[in-house]
Amino acid sequence: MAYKRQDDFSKSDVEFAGYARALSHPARIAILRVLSTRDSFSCGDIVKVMPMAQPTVSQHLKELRLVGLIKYEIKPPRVIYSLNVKKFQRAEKLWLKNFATEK
Amino acid sequence: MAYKRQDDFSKSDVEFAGYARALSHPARIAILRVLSTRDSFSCGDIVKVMPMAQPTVSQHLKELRLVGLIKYEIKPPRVIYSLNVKKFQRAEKLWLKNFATEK
DNA sequence: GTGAATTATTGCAAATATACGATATTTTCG
DNA sequence: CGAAAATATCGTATATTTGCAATAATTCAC
Repeated sequence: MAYKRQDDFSKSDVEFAGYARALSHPARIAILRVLSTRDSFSCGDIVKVMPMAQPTVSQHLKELRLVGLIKYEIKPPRVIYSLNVKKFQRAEKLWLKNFATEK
Repeated sequence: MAYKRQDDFSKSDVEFAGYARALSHPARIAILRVLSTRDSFSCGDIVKVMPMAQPTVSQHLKELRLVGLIKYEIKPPRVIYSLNVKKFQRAEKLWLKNFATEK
């Protein structure tokens, strides 16, 4: 009986929780910040600057992909990653809708 | 060998990931939104509107407390919870520092 | 084709997170 | 004091996350 009962919550809350989850690991924050500095990075470029093995980085990239926060383009033999700004705006919008601190 | 290697990342990334983690469950989003509607809620008030058992709600409140997103005040026999706006602003600040989409 | 380069996937072990019944704790009220 | 009310904690079952070696898959250069 230990399960995330997503059906008990609103779609919007589940969506926002998904973005938050993607951001809940410092490696993924670091990856996103790297991606924010330039338009395109290969997976290998990212591996080079991250303190983790290639499969681990690849896995983190996958999670960011799955929630849509990053896009990718296959340019054999590389895969080029970049931020998906639209999704960042979407996440921001949900944040503001719920918790704007309106300074 | 499966551990979060927080030492490999910057303090600020670990801090932000902590806030994101707290927001990564829809129940906690829902709780925070409830708290945002009024100045004070007892634990029981929150349990009443949440689709989960009292110990589960209490546990989620604890996690929100631990990252500082909510404050509490003991008013026997109740415990009164409220948002900690300062922490929300802090989380927002870290977000903007890293990923402002500056529309 | 063979081998090198790049990335994703698999499989597994360990750590964390989730849910909640049972119980402990604290305080109030009669 | 004894019972009720409110909340937190414990214990436990289950699920999810994390990290990485090993390996698969894809493509290029020769």
